[in-house]
Amino acid sequence: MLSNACKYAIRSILYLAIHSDDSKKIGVKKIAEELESPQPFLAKLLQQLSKKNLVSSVKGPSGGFYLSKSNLENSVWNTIECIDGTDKFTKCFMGLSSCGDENPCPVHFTVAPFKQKILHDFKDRTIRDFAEEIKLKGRRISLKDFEVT
Amino acid sequence: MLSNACKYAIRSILYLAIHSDDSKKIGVKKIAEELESPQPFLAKLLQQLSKKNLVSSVKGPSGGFYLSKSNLENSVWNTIECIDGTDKFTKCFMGLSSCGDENPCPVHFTVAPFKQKILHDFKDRTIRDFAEEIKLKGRRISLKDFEVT
DNA sequence: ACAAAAAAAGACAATTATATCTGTTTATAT
DNA sequence: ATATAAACAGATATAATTGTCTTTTTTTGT
Ligand code: FES
Ligand code: FES
Repeated sequence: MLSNACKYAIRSILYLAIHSDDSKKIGVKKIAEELESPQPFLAKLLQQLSKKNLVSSVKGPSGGFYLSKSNLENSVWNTIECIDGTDKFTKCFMGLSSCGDENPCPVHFTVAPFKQKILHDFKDRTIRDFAEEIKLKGRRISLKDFEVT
Repeated sequence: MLSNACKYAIRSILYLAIHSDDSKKIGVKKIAEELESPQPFLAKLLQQLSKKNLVSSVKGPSGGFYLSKSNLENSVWNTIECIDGTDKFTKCFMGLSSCGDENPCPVHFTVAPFKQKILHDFKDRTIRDFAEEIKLKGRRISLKDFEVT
């Protein structure tokens, strides 16, 4: 559903939400290893995210990426907007121009409620919320199922 | 969500379900015009569908594509399998290897119910079912909102 | 001040998805 | 029988996505 790029981005942010803060920055190399994602590609993505203030970074030795307090208040929707754009979720599933209850396509009513639900969750829950749940209930964000300390 | 290819394919099949039968075949040109989709690309797709017996065709003058009785008993799931493959629907939304309630990713529980519902609709409802609904309730399958006679 | 470490920036390469073009085969209508 | 209309098949073209490589800039620790 999402592009690889977007999946990497979201997982990185959640990873940072759990493992970093302004006194503990993490480099691309480490992040890429933990998430088992291509390092230079991830670097690009983090730079895009950084431009939109979805992640924070400092250069130089002992620098790296982290999430500031304000970064934690963003939604995953913001990330999707930043990397993929949100057409997939707002436009018609069958590729017709508009999507609405008035002029529905054949699959509209099987897909629409769902879209609503996803949109809601992705827009209303903050990264902080997701991080809490991950810590509390132990969700996976990497293939290696690393510990959530 | 679906590729363009798959969207064109599904819409073509639904179009044929409504407008064709074994005594009334329709050529690619006509279909492409009605659906406003790229003609040669659609031709390729119809050939793929034809190989898997999802559409029927005859060559030569006054030939074209149509849906046989048995074609009408297929599901849209069959079409998705044929064109895109079904990974998008069965695999993890975040790109992790497996998807299940035991080792869920952070978005699993917002996405999973939806997946179920869609899967169900796409697998259990036949093309004939969809065609009925389109005729009865007037769903759009083209941008031009063509009449459903 | 200086060296090293890390992000940032930009050019490049490979793969896949999308789309087109050309020619061949087959069935139909005359 | 023959011309024609259509599907069928295969090669090619374009664009987007995914991924890599190299260089530059900034920051920190010594
Ligand atoms: S009109 Fe197609 S999904 Fe809403
Ligand atoms: S585990 Fe990710 S969607 Fe199910």
